[in-house]
Amino acid sequence: MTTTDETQAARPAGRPRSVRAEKAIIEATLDLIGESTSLSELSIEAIANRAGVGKTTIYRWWSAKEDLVVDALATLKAPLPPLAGRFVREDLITCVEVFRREACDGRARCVLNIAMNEAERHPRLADRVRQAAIEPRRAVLTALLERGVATGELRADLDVSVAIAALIGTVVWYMRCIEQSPDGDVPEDIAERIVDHILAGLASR
Amino acid sequence: MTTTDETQAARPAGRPRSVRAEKAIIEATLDLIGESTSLSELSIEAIANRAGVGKTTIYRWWSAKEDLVVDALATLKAPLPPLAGRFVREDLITCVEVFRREACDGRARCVLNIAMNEAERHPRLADRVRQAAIEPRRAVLTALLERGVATGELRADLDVSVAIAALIGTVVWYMRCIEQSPDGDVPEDIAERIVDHILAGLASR
DNA sequence: GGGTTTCGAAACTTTGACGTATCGAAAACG
DNA sequence: CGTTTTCGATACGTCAAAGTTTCGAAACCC
Repeated sequence: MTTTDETQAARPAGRPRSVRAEKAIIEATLDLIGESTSLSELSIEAIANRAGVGKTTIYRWWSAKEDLVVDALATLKAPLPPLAGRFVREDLITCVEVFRREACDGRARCVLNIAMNEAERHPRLADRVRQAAIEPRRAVLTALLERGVATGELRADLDVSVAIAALIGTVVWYMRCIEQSPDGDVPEDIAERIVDHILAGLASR
Repeated sequence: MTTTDETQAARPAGRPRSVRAEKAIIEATLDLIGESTSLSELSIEAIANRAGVGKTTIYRWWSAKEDLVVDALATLKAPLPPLAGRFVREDLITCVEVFRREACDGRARCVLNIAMNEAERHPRLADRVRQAAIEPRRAVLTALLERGVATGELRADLDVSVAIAALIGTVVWYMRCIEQSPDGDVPEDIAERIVDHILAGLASR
């Protein structure tokens, strides 16, 4: 952060910080978070080993484990793609498809796991994750749903909170169940099917 | 188990096993599981302390931590209440209300957390939890949904897997989001509202 | 080449939980 | 009362990981 973007200003003399090592550390941290369920079972030595780096190098730049995790997660904030569909339904399918892909990727999933499981253990960390990764998406979904209400595509008495929970919760739960059952194959068009079930409802017309 | 239900048969002489201690150990185990995210951070010493019990007493009766966890979780398998509603909608509300209540209780939530998070780390344990707590409910929900299809209350082309994910996932996700937002109050009739949104769908008719 | 800083590797101390052993007290029996 | 077994408490050695320190090599500047 201080070494890369400066071409001439105040190089402090001495061997510069290794960008390769820093990247490797962040990558290893993300990998290992994705493979674990809590931060307590994430060991600095494991990170150092996977990154091919001395422990010293990690402790030199991050005083606490939590700081390292914060920096690592900060590189993950993948925003939702632009939603420029003609109908709300198309944009919802786009979103659900993103959620589906992320539910498969342990690395992306860990963002949520941390924000939810370690909420009261690391409030600072959870807050930061929430504001960086959760809130923007909630805002996008809220705007999208309200657009649908405005155009008449969605029912006028829509409960936005319930609707968001239905969209995200359904795909998350579906993927969770699938990945544990022995015959775990996901239909290709699962995002579309989920959205259509949520939009049209389970009841007969 | 051997001491309580026998009035006269083969008391082995000596001080009998303390029922109070066993119950306290199980209770403390459940409490601590509910407060933790993985089994590895569940320490025997913490259980002994919370239960007001010597470590010896735990090691005497459970050789491995996993055995203790299995016994503790075995006391939690609360089955779904009987579903005798006139309409499928009523029974769905009953189920969702159960899920909602359990989503508030860390102790009940830990059953799912273990089954999901520690699936490949403790396959034996995860299987046991799944067959004791997850599968029966899935079967009940499947039967309920198929009943709805048969009566015409639900659409004929219902995707049961998606429907189950929508019912459970929505309430789980909703409660998760609520409990983390600062103004976390749940509407009294949330189960009914969720079921009605899921049944009728988000789209306008 | 000299000065400075970081690098990776290894040794070290500390911490916390594990699992075992020991001890006196307590609770049942005859 | 004596025997037997469990109780809770405590102490012990083991072990894994934390976090610190040391060391020689490497990478930059002048």
